[in-house]
Amino acid sequence: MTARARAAARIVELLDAPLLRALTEPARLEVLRTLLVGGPADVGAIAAALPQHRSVITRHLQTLEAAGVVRGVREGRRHVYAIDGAALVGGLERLLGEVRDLAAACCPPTDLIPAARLRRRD
Amino acid sequence: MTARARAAARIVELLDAPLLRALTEPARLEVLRTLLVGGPADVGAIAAALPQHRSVITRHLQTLEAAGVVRGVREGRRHVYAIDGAALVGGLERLLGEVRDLAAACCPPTDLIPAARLRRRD
DNA sequence: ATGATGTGTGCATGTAAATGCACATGTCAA
DNA sequence: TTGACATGTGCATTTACATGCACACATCAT
Repeated sequence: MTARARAAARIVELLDAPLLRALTEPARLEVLRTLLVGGPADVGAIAAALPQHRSVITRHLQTLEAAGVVRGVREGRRHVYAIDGAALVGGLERLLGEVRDLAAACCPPTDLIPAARLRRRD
Repeated sequence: MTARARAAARIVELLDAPLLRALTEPARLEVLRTLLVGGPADVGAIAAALPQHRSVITRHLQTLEAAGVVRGVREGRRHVYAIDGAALVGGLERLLGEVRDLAAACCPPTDLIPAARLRRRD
């Protein structure tokens, strides 16, 4: 029971990670797509391909970097960002692995509804 | 090149799926946690365990059901929801699998920065 | 029939995040 | 030095979404 609650809390903690939050934003996904298609690029080049302002692209890149999806390097006066493909796939793999184990240990794989045993508020 | 653009668009399309968007919301994760700990329950029971209003819980459960994470069944006048653990893990696995394949085919696994070949806006 | 209970929806409000502008900082070329 | 260029940050605005209330609808009991 307590073990079950701890497993559930751990799952929620995993899903609340900055990785998923960074990926669930249309503009940030467009930034990611731009980097996927064109390869490493600086802030100005990415902003030139997207409707948002340069400062907005800067902040999105910071968010993506904090999530470990991209990696930025100062190159003179430019800031060149590149996708960290291994970190992206690796992060998702680690997330999935733990969620899978915890889900198996937490909720019985048979999640069929008994049609009885309903809980009510006290 | 065009194949690369298509692969990138596919990745973005996958990440923009309602599954991740449904999971990146603290209140919805609490709903999920409540179901994980207590098992199948109706809207009133879930709402009794959380600070939000019943109508809010209703909408969150609709979102989670649309994402395929939970499954709801009318049981008389109650609406009983249960976690679809297989769908949750399976959804994440399919997502990861496609992202991994596409990332391998799209961006060369060597994502090192050439320190040259910078793109500029025209 | 009546009333009580459980749920979902319309609508207005609150809130957190994205957006854009202006300015400051740092870098390269003269 | 000066000026042009690239980036990042403070601040106000916009926007998307969560939240809560009121009401309507359905179901069960009497």
